[in-house]
Amino acid sequence: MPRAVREQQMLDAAVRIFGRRGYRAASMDEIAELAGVSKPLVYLYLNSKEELFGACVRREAAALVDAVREGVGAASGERADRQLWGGLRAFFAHTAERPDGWAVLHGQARTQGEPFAAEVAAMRAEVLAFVTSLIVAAAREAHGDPLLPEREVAGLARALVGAAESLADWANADASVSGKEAAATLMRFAWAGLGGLLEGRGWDPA
Amino acid sequence: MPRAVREQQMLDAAVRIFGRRGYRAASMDEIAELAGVSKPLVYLYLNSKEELFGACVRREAAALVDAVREGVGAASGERADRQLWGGLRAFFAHTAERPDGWAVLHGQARTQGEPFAAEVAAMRAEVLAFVTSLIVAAAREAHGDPLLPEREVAGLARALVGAAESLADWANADASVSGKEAAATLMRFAWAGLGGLLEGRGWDPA
Amino acid sequence: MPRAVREQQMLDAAVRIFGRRGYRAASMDEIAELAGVSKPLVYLYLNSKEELFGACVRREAAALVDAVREGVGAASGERADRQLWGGLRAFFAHTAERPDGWAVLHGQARTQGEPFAAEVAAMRAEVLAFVTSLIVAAAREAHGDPLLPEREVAGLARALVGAAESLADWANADASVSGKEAAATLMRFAWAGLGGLLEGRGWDPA
Amino acid sequence: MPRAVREQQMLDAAVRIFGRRGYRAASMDEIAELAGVSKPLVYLYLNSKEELFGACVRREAAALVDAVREGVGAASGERADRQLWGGLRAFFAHTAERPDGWAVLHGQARTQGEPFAAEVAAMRAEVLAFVTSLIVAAAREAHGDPLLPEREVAGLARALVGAAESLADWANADASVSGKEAAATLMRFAWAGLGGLLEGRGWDPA
DNA sequence: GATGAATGAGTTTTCATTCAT
DNA sequence: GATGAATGAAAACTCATTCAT
Repeated sequence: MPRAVREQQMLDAAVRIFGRRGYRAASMDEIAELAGVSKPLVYLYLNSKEELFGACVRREAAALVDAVREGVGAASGERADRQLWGGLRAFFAHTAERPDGWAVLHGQARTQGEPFAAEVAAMRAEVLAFVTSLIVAAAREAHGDPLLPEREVAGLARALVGAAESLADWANADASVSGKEAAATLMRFAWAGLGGLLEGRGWDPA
Repeated sequence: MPRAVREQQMLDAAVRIFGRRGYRAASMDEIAELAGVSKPLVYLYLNSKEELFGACVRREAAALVDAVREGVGAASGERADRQLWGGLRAFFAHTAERPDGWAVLHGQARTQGEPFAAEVAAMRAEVLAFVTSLIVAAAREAHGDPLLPEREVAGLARALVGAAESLADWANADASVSGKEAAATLMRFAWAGLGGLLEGRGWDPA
Repeated sequence: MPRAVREQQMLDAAVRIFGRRGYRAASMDEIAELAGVSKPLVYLYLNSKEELFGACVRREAAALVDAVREGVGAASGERADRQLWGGLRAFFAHTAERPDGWAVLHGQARTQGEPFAAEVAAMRAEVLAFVTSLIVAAAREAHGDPLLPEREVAGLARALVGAAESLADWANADASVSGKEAAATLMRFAWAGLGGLLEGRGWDPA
Repeated sequence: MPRAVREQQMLDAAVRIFGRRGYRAASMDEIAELAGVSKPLVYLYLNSKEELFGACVRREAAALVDAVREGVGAASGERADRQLWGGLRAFFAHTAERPDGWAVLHGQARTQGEPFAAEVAAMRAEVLAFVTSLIVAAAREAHGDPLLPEREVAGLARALVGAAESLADWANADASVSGKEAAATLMRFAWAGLGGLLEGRGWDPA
């Protein structure tokens, strides 16, 4: 069996085990067994547990970013809200379809020290860039001019992405919640909030 | 030295090590050393690594819920937005003050299998209950009548809490972001969003 | 059983295994078993295979140097030839009594890379210093004045020590050769050679 | 490329790796890579690591013995001292020219258990035979009659060879010491010693 | 003649956990 | 109440060796 194929099988197995057991609790023995190969072959192809995990993280991060990019892109040319909606739907669909991959990214990589946390941060930065540009675009479409300071937009994007991540966990854990419903709830809320802020209906602690 | 005090010292040490290394990577040796006691004593008082971790999770969860409850309670009698604001501020202040405890709850316990995930879910449920009741109260104050279906309120609360958690990580990781600023951004956004939804300015995919 | 005693047992076992199998071929399992303890205890006390080997080398080197020093010292006050003879006899007696220790020093440590080779080199330097000073003393006693250039003395000392090491291997391998006989042969030869050189009866390639 | 050539390349690579890393630490992977062939080919030609090492030892031992034989032979017909000098020079020149081969013979094979130690012993026996016969010849030339008992001659030869081996290591390790200088120092010393013994100027413990 | 693909067996090392005192 | 001494079990990783092509 050619190397490239075997490698993907190993990554599949590794994502599943890492996602379910966690990085430290996952054993190379179990991964090799699930992949249907011997341990030395895993080491021959992927060098070490750390590199194997890194390869998983990179693959899953790229897949997720691609999915979101495609979701947004499918509505390119339409208004910002449709593009955001496309991205959200794609995000929830992807995390629902690959729960182990999502667990690796969101549940494991973030907490396993620098090389991996950085990789996840880079992925999140890509998504944040999408969201940020869509917020700015929405503001332009609504008022022709961004009224929100850049720093606040960054915070909003972060909040939106955080909410989405949390809802993805929710939808993955609770079978009665569909990705579509989660996306709709979040979109309605977010769009209302954005609109309100742009029209000056924010809240003031005083 | 009385047992209760020793136990708290052990928990302090354990939270610090668990929070920084992760559950699996943390070693009982290191925890005992940091606590300044011998390993057998840790076992005498806390029985096993699993129980020790459970005790950490329970203590930190209770402390966080207490902090939020107090933050909300300090504005009891005032309007729902002030109470939500009080809870948010307390949440961000607490996570900033006890980053290791927050790492144990948010970064570790959630991904370490049933007994702990359940404990964290219970804690989050308490916080969600607060938030849900405040959203309902806000709706009453605004229209005398909750216009939002229960299911949507649950989703909104979840989104709000998820956003808060994500912003807490952000504020912990990026020193230039204060808890207060994160809280204010989120509050402005959330309140505008809630108000918009209540007034029927939501977004519709069609 | 107190730690210090256990440690010596472990070193005894390790010297035996390292000496017979070689550094790489020796297994920590076998060492622990011969020492009558579990492997983790070996690691608890001696940290790693490398450190364990280092401890063996240091112990055996010190023992050998001490033996030679004592052999030389027992004839202190007497003439240089008696002192050299004392050192040689002690050297052969020691290597015959502790063949595994000698194998560790001469057969293994020298070829196992820097930290160990350096340790053996230091030991040999001590012995070389003895021999060198005895050669110089002999020259003084014979002629009141060292006629041999320093560089040649260094080479002679080296040759003498090398011959002794080789004869020690020989005596260890061939039971019919006693340490005393080896020492006597070498001493007769060396003393005749030294005397000849000092009296100008050396050999010239031309 | 013909088999014989390929085989020599493999042996070249193996001698280099074995000499530098040691028998156990050397890996067949590294040897195959350095030889520029695939591992199965190494096995096809040389069967196993053990046989490969054996082939290295035999080749290097033969080369060394040949070199010494040639060195001695170049002075055949001359007096014994010239022949010994020729052998010594050749020995030091050869070990300096092929340090890895010398390391395999002197540093590794001797300590790797029976098959190899025996091979090295056989090589040394050949060299010892040269030296022994030269000592006897020298005695004849000087007195017409060997005054030294056979057993002592064996010891002397051994000491001489041991000294030479040790000086070869020295010259290999310390660049400021040339093979020629080492050979001269040893030759002067040895010849003076031999002459002294033959003339009854030995040393007596009493 | 030559190799890419693959593995069984063994290595060093770590860790949660328990006694005897 | 507290600890020094000790270990069973398992982890990551390596290596000599073999097939199918």
